[in-house]
Amino acid sequence: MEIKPTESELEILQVIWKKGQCTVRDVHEELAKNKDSGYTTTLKLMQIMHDKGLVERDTTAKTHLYKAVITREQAQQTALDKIISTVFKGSTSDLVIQALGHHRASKDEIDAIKNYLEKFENKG
Amino acid sequence: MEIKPTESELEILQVIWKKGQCTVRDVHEELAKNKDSGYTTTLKLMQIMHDKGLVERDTTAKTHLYKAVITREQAQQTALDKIISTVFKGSTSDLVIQALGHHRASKDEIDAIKNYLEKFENKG
DNA sequence: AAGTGTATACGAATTTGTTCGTACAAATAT
DNA sequence: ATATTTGTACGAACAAATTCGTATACACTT
Repeated sequence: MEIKPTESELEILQVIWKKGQCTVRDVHEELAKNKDSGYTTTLKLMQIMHDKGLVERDTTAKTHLYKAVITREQAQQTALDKIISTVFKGSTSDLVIQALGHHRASKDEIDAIKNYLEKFENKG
Repeated sequence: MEIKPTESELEILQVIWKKGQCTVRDVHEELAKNKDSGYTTTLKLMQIMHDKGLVERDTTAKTHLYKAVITREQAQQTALDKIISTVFKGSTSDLVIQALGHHRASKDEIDAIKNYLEKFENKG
């Protein structure tokens, strides 16, 4: 079964991925930098995420500790799969070229990609 | 102003991009291959898309003809922007590498990308 | 002219996602 | 000990997206 995080859930996951284990307050304070919604909103969302199995939590202490169940890589993969099939007609290279064309990558980034391609080709 | 197509709207746009100009029935029949929802559902969605300015239509004949207002490229860009910022920490190269790693590109595709990178580097 | 098929329009139910208020428990400060 | 702060739980309002039923118009057959 596929668990696809919603928009808001992704925002929360980002914080958890970045910080590791988090309290609701940790997450809320981080989110508060960019948007303003109430604390209980964040709490509720994290509870829903727990129901869905997106996060797990340690409830031994009064203040619960949350951590992500899905990895950032899994979420990346899910997101890629979706847009490759919905807007890129299934073509990975179309996506790559479009990405490189519009989101100016730095020299280092380009080198990283080239290295990757070399390795790739040697294997294939 | 940003017009972000929803999930279902993207499915419809795909059909229109592929076929060019479409009637509601054209689109509905194409969608029907993969999912089953009623004809009026597709109709309603396309009417909403028209309200939002995602498609325009020729209503001179009884059966209206729809065509896309936004291009596939624009939709690709919007989709990329979103996932790069939400799951790839803003890193284009992360996205590219992840994409290449999991969605086996063909030799030709890889060559296309390498060519692209060469050109790119000569400019930068 | 009446019946059938195919079209649009559109209100409304349903579902999914987001937001918050309020209740209540536990820890901390006065 | 009492008040304040900090936490969870949870129902419910609200919003957005999806789905469909029904009304109605028009063209085509019989």
